[in-house]
Amino acid sequence: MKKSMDHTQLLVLTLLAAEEMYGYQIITELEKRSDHTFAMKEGTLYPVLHGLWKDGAVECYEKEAPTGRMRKYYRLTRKGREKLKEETARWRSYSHGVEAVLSSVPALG
Amino acid sequence: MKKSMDHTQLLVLTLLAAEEMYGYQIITELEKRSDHTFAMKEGTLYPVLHGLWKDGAVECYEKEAPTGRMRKYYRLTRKGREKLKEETARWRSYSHGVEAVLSSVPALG
DNA sequence: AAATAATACCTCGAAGTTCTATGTATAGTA
DNA sequence: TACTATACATAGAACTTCGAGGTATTATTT
Repeated sequence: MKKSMDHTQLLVLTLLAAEEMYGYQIITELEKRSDHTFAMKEGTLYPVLHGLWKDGAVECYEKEAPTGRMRKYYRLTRKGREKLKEETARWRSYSHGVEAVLSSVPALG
Repeated sequence: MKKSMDHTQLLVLTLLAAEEMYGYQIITELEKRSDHTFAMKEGTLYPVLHGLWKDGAVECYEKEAPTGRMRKYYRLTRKGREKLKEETARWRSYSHGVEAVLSSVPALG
């Protein structure tokens, strides 16, 4: 049993695998793509993003939005892509484990 | 984003839905039925079990094992069965959310 | 017979996560 | 003008899980 699922990292890395994004966008995209299952808080995302940057999993640059506001875009590095593979495997394993336990109890249909 | 997955509760409740069990047995059964994905620690299980008991989700009684040792058996209550339904739904929702995000990125195959 | 492993219960403190609350600031809308 | 949305950030609280340790009995191995 891992100390935590830490699937926040998985979700963020997954989004960034498709295209570079800025923090606020990650939150809104995540809500959209998860069928409104996830409402990640800013207090959760930003520290995670900074942690991924420290680990070298993402790189960051600032760009001015068409609106005139500054945004910090994050882009996956090679290391980040490796981390994504690992995290995906970890999710598959965990999910499979839970499903195995659930299906081992016939009473639940 | 819920504060934690807390799927430990789901797993324990699921096992107890099939038959009453004692703590040590829950740990070994969990490892078996999850294809060795989960190795729940005693420091995790016992507090969770006591919490479920406090919440009225399980009841507990002592019985002597054929070996002569005492065991504390836990059994689901009606409240526990309701909690199990809720936790199962929460897992389905969470799992579905993650899969939706993963499958929204074609690059991952 | 003695040592070790397995069974069976338990608790405490550390580590890790996520949230709540709060802060700053700009742009758009009612 | 006030409110909402956008966009960044951090600090502290709450919660989960683990690691490490403790106690004790039974079974197995040396």
